[in-house]
Amino acid sequence: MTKPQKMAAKATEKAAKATAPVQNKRAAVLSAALGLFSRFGLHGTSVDQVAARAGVSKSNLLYYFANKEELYVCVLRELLEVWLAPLREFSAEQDPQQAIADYIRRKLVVSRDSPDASRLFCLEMIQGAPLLKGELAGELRGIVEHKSAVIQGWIDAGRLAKVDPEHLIFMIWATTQHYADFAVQVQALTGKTLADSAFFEQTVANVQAVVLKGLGVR
Amino acid sequence: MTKPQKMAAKATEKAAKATAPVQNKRAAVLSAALGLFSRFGLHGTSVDQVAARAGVSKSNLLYYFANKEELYVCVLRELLEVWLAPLREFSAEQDPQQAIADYIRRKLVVSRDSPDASRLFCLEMIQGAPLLKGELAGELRGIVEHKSAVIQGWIDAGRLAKVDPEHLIFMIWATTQHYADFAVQVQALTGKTLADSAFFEQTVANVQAVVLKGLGVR
DNA sequence: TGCCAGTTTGACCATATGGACAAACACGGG
DNA sequence: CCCGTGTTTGTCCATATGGTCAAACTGGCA
Repeated sequence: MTKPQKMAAKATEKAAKATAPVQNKRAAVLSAALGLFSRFGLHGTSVDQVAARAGVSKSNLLYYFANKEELYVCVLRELLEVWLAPLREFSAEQDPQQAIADYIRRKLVVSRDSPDASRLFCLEMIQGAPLLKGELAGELRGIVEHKSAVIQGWIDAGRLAKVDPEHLIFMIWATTQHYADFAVQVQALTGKTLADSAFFEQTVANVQAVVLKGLGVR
Repeated sequence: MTKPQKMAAKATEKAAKATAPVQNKRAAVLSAALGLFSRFGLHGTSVDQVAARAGVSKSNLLYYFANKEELYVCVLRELLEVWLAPLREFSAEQDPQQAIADYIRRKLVVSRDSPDASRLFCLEMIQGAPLLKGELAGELRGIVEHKSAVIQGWIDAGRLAKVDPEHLIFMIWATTQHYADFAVQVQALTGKTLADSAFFEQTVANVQAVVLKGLGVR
């Protein structure tokens, strides 16, 4: 039995075991796919394009990923981790103001360093997240509920103004991802990108300032 | 000479002159197209689907719109107006706090009533706005600069905290559109939609509260 | 009634693309 | 050296889809 069948059967355990070169190739394909999918979407990207960008033949690509959708799902899975990481680090032990300030910065770092991931995530949401709905209702929801409880605790303790924790989280997500998802617009209007370190710091400062002041008690 | 040529030649002057039934058909097609494009993108939507949803034959649709991309561009043009309207109303004569509060509400109304427009706009931005770049650098930029100046005036007059006006505008855009573009996520996490009027009001209140407090002068 | 611009339709075509497949290749262990 | 697992490639095909085209139809008007 050749490997394709195995992989097709269990795409999830993709990285289970494999030689280094094979892993590299998979990674190259996934990276190329992320870049293209995030700009043109699943339907706007052809397997040929991904293969060309990854430096492999289409046939070869289809040896590693049973079909285009499986590739897409694999990309989404990786992406979700990147997207979730900053939230996981959101700590209840910190000072509220500091925790939120750090979270904002971390999200903006992701927007700066992984804009493709942010954009593809956004694309998927817009389309109704057919492939991520499960994760949304499950894992993400759990984490959000947990972090919301932490925030609510801070509010009850009088350390933050009274705001709905979930709306606060949405607000932070929205404001930080905006600089990745709407980068073109930001650039058209300001001439700057997060890649510009001065602009990056200015952005961090502004978002932190408004949100923190907006949450400050009195 | 039949009409297709005229229209193909000057898609812009589309609505110039035409009988009522013709206009209705165009509108039906545009509406159907918005619904589909906003969910599946240009490439993820077939002309057949749009035609079916609009209740016309594909051939007939292609009589009104020379090709798929022209249809797409027409949809985008309409959309831009919807998207821009709230900003146009942003008034310098009002009290700063009131002006911003109103603007937030108006944007959230758009997110609630025209989520398709918001989503397609977002889709287009993500893809680099190949067809809107012109408008971005031109008209939108002009309006934003003007409104930014107004906000800066308020700040200089000590009526608002010191924030970069452009970042403030981005923040309002991001937070309000999030409820349209990420509606699936919002629903997965809260179980609510802006269509729920209680949730809508709660959202308006939360966003206004944080932003206004964040901008308040001490 | 008969003409004609404007409208509608169905048949048809060219192309792009996902993906199946079998043949060829690499290479480590026996 | 040779065999077999795992890998790579080129060829081929079915289908979907954007778009063309000529024929048919409609409704107002002379």
